[in-house]
Amino acid sequence: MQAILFDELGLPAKLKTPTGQPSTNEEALEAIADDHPLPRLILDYRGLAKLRSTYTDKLAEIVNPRTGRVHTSYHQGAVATGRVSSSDPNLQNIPVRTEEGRRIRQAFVAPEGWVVLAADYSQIELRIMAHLSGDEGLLKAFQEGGDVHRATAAEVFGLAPEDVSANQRRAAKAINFGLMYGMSAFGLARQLGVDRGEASDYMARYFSRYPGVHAFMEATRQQAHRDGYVETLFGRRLYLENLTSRNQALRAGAERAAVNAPMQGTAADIIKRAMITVHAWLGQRKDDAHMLMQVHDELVFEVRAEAVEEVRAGVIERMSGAAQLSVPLLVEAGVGANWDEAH
DNA sequence: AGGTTAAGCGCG
DNA sequence: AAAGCGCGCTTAACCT
Repeated sequence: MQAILFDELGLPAKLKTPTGQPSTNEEALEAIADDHPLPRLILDYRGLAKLRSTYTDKLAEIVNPRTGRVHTSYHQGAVATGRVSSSDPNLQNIPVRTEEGRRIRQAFVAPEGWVVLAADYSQIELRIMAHLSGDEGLLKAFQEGGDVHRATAAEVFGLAPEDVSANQRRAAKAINFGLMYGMSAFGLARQLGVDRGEASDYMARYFSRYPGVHAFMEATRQQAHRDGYVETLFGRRLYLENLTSRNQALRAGAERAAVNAPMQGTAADIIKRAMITVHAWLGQRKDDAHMLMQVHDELVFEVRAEAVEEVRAGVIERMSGAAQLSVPLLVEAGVGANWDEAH
């Protein structure tokens, strides 16, 4: 494919893979999509081929003949941060972001007389960052209950929340997420398509408005170097080997992992606590609801239709109460005939 | 036949 | 020199 795109058609090879080959990934093809009709066709083909090979064809062929369902395996010890993973098949990466993809999700249906209930934590990692950092501005944003990305944009750009543009909100959202991943100004610039100076300016304004977040991140880095590990709110540790590597890239990567792990790991701890109490509660009831899946910040159930409001309320109460943070743990729950409709 | 690596891409 | 965290699956290429 590289030969056709870059040698025969002479399109510019703008990106390279880690091994030095000309990249044909999504970002690389997007960059040359205006120069020739082929890149767009390849992108469309890839998206559809992925859906078909990984989901449409595969899930249909692994339906268990005895139960008529697909059954995943969950793993408690596979993820560094403490999340559970899912395999054979992985039910934690069922498509949701595109309309074609959501048609896969619509195949996850409840039996006659039952409905699908999907309950997910709203912005759980950002709320945990507010709690762990104690930053006044971020705490206030969540305590007031509004749109946190809009609130961030208002702070960073010096506007009233109602005057924030869609693009400014998008930038603020990228900053909020990027920070939790240890992103640099370089990475933010690439993500937003602005120059490095502008991205640096955004980050500087963010940290001046949320100084507690900055202090928390620095403290996390220092603790990681001092102790060789970081930990979640509940004290589960992640040891990081590469913090002392002579290789600068490995060391920087370990620092980013260290910054992220308290948030991702605490979120994993919280949903595990919720799963324990929800499961125990359902076990005390008549058999009208089953917990089916966990997708990092979401739990999926099948529920007898006549019990759905009671179960929804009970699930929300237990998920929200799974930890006492200095901000509310908001849970959003939807109901439908299939998993897509439940969102 | 079965394993490994690289590239790419689905999700939170 | 690299530049955003955490996974699992498919395909192609290559190896034992």
